[in-house]
Amino acid sequence: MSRSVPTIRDVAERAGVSPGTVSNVLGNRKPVDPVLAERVRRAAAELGYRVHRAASQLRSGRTKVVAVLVPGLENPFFTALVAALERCTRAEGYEIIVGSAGEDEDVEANRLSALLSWRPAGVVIVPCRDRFATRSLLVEERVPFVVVDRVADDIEADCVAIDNAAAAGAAAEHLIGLGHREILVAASTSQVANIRARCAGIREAVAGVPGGTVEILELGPTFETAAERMEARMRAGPLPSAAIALTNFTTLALLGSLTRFGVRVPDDLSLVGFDDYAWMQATTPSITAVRQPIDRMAAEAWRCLSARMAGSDAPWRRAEFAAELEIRQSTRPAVPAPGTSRREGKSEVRRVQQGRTT
Amino acid sequence: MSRSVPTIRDVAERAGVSPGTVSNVLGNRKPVDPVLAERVRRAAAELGYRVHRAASQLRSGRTKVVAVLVPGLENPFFTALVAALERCTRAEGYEIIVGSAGEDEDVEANRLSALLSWRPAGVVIVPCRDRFATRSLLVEERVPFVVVDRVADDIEADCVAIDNAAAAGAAAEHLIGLGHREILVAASTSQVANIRARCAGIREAVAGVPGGTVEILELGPTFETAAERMEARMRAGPLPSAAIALTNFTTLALLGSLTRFGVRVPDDLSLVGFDDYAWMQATTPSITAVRQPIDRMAAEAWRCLSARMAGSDAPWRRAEFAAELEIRQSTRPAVPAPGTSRREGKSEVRRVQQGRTT
DNA sequence: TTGTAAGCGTTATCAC
DNA sequence: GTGATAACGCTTACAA
Repeated sequence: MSRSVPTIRDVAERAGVSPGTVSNVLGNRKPVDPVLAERVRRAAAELGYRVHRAASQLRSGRTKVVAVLVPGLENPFFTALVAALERCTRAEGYEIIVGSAGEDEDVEANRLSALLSWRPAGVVIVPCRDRFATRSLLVEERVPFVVVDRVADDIEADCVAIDNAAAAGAAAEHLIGLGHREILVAASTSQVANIRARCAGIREAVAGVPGGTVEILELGPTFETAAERMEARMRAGPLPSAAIALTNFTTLALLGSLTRFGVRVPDDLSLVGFDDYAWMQATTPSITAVRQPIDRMAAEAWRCLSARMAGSDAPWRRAEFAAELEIRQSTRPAVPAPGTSRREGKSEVRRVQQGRTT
Repeated sequence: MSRSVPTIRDVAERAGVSPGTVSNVLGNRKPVDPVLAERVRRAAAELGYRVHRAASQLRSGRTKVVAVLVPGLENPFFTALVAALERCTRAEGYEIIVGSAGEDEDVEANRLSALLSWRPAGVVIVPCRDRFATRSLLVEERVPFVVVDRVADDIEADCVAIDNAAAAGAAAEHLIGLGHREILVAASTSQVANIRARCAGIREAVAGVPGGTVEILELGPTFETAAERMEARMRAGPLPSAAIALTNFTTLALLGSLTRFGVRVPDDLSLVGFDDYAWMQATTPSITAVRQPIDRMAAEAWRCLSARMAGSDAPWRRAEFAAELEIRQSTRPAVPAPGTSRREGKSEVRRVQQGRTT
């Protein structure tokens, strides 16, 4: 029948020492007599003492917390990023607090404000829009931060992303190499720089190809808009022989619409997806996809942030990783060469570009 | 060039009032002269003042934070749950802090301890094992908590889950109705009560069926073990005509192994998956699956927790929801009746059982 | 209605 | 190496 949550004074009393000594032992801040230290630890364990983070933070001004703000926890890319960041930060004794902005800039500002009231040591943000107004909040608060994934070209911040143009370009080159000439691109929106960069990469890859065309379709923010627009497109006329989806969301929307319209993959249309998830390997056909190295991106974001938290005032860094094209069964030659087996495209990994850091 | 983060005293000074008044205005606790209130709000806005949560919590003893601890953020079921909980709590001004236990009981204890050091107002936990040792931590801390998904039969806590036996039973009945007699069950592990209940539900459904058999395969914790064991099984002898996977993870593992071995779904084998995700609708064939009503489960968990946080000492509640069987193309009749179209199983929703609360 | 002051649990400073 | 003591920013009696 212990009364209430034990404080450091309870522990001190039980161990017969002062609160300061308990603090020194438990936070191993100063050397303490081993005998006393042991008594303190025993007392703490017996009482089930646990430091009161709020009090600790208030007094010390320091806190091992980083805030992570993403556009939406419904998107597996972001949850994977959060999970990866959690592993990085935990390894160094940091906690994360997560906010989800619902892909809405106003909500983003609210959430960020709420997260900042924790006075986190740093912030990792994937903004809803790459020119994000919330940046000013971060700057005013003087809190170190890193921008991931949706980074504008000239943003004044440490950034981590993939080389979007190269990643999407490699997908296009893969299709071109298979003999495809006309490519349909399923984009979410061109409001975001990374999507624009992916489009540009595809255009560039197709540019030199005789008869090469790129048709970009903006599918909008929801599955409903996506299905509607995709299916309107399908009713409007015949599809080209190949398509690239630029996000995991558009990959699903595109695949779903094709399925509903009876367009067979890869027989009628070769498909490259974006973001590589487990289901893409398990289905028939398995899906050729561009994979972002999420773990390495998270690690780099954490590295950047750690440096800033340690006081670095180096110029902004921009880390750009290479994505990998995972070639599977959803892409095949446009015009099967005679004698070519239908078992094209067994799994193989191809480096798009070496990772580099500017 | 503001110096540092503004405190309530800075706001008070600027507005020409006392800190207490600022607190009363910003937390609208006590009625304040509208003129002063306006001055305060303006001053706060101009300074970019934001309450210091740690200080506020320390003084008031209250904090609008709930901790959520799940076995792993890599699992989409848990991330969906977290996202749903985030929506519930935010609607009432609560923040969530999330912990991920890596499906390891020791990590779970560590993470929980770390989360508790924030002194959250409540905890939502999906334990790694349903007889979870960490329960005692929660009890000692006297913090209200709710257990979700992995609930043992006799756990002393508020619980939220689906009716596992009925959900899996309905999947089995669906297959039986299609003429299947022998059912392969892809389980993760039988260490957890909800999986055992799902197995029991299937056994019960098959029990009265002449020639009905149930073969349960434990696929283990990782994709590697799952692929290995599943493929060993496939080499050992012919598969039955139908299979049920009991988790989203085993659904993928099963599907992947079938694909690699050239077993066609649904032609060679009818498949029911567990947990319904977007990709299951988009693939060919689309996957018949048991869907857990995650949003409603989250809402119920939050309702329970709110009541406890408000001081309720009612007996433990156990909420059990009905899952839905989403029938799609991955299941088809065992022996196609003559004249039956191959376009069996267009999407349709079937209620397994009305939700009930004990 | 507003101001004043105490104190939440911890850590840091400073004597001892 | 250890103990007293003050202070972090806020909320809340209580006094005015």
